[in-house]
Amino acid sequence: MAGQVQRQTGVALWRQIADRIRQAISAGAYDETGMVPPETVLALQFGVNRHTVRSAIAALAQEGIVRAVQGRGTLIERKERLNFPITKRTRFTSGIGEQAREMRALLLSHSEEKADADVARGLKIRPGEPVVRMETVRKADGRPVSCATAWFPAARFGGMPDVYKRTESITKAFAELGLSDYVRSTTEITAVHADEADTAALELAPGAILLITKAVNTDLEGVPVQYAISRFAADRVQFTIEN
Amino acid sequence: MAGQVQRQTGVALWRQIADRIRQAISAGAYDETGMVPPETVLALQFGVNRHTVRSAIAALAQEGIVRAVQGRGTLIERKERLNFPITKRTRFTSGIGEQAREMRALLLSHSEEKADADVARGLKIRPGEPVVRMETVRKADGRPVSCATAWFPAARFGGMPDVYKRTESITKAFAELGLSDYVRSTTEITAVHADEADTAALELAPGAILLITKAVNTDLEGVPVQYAISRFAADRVQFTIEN
DNA sequence: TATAGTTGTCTATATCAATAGACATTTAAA
DNA sequence: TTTAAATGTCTATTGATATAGACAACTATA
Repeated sequence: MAGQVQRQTGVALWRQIADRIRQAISAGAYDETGMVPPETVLALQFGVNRHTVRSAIAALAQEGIVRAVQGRGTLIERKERLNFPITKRTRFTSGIGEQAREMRALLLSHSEEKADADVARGLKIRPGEPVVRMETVRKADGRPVSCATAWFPAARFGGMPDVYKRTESITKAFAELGLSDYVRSTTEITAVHADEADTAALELAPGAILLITKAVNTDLEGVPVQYAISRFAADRVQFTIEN
Repeated sequence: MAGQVQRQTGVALWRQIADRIRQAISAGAYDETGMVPPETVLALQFGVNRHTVRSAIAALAQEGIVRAVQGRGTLIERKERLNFPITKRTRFTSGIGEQAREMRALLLSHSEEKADADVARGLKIRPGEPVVRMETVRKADGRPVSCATAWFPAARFGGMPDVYKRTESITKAFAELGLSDYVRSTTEITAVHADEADTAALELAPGAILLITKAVNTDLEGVPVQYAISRFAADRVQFTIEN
């Protein structure tokens, strides 16, 4: 864990240190002992006061990642990072596969609206044409992984919200609505700081990072069937692109 | 630009606001006027004091993104975000294409070392086998875009650093060393906060976000020829995966 | 049962971050 | 040439962040 922390950046030292420790845990740096190094050691390592390290550890404990035990040390409670393969056949649920015991997809809200310029471009329709919009959250083992906004052409998939709420799967919902197969056409990936709404929806540590994907799925004729903007908790996932 | 700003998160309000304004500029939110809204308007929008907005704008001015002019307003100076297609034929230089006038690739340092477990797995060699390691920075129009650590099997590409320094291109260097073509095998993408070294190398605003790719390139027989970890300034790039 | 090593708590102090208000300075337009 | 609208500068105050040191409390082990 090389590299010191930075001062006067607008990001508090305890948060930088919390981020670094979370990263190190997820990378398996402390697997031998199953414990985070002692506070005094970390303080020396990062070049800060022990109290600052304690603030960082308190934040990680709040997230449920570590548990400090007086007299013993700070135990690692959880260290998962889910992997999402992004391919022509990208599917959320089966993509996670055996990485979690239970996957759930919740429909937060839905509405019918007119496509704005962005959505129209994605779905290759004219701006103003009717689309169905769904806000969803997906969880792995009860832990929120991503929230997404998805748009479908209303003419073809008007029933999507009802079916999705029941099946909790885009793939199954498409199947019931007469689309037996679909493929991922494009995926754009960016990263930003989470805003308040996403922090709440994803149960994130405030100030966390989001990985954002904008994706288009098409039927086998290449006609767009879904445009989606998904926001992933960056410290819980990684993407893999296999070519 | 919905969503309020969060307090007591370890991320200063002025930094959150700076990030949000930078994002909005890059998304073209202020293209009509070419200016950021007045400080008083932003303060109301974000629910903070005008002085806090001023700190955010000062940070953006420091980055060269905006320029405040007394009596007129705050002018947008720059709003680019480079797009990197990630495909079987991902190449850095040609991928940027016409998005920048000038691309440069600088070799910071290089060394010959023994492959650790991570590198060995990527290159499908045994840990301990000799590899050439290169640290590079890539710039578009003089602006740093990414820094990367790349490893090559020493037996086959021992001369890589010299050739790369001269050609400033992995593709050209491979060609000179007898490899006329190669393909991208896998790409992993994650996001973290930048550490001090990367902040310096990429001339980043402190506390900025990095997009990290771990990629393996192979020759046409599928034998790995390069394993690379690249760190991109998240507010200057986006990735596109076309399937 | 000591003892070393660890986390927990307390007090105190200095600096950064944010708010609040007042007023100066500059620009562009009426 | 006013005037409105915008940024620039100053003072003052409050709360969050970080450092410093001392000591208490707990755990595992020699």
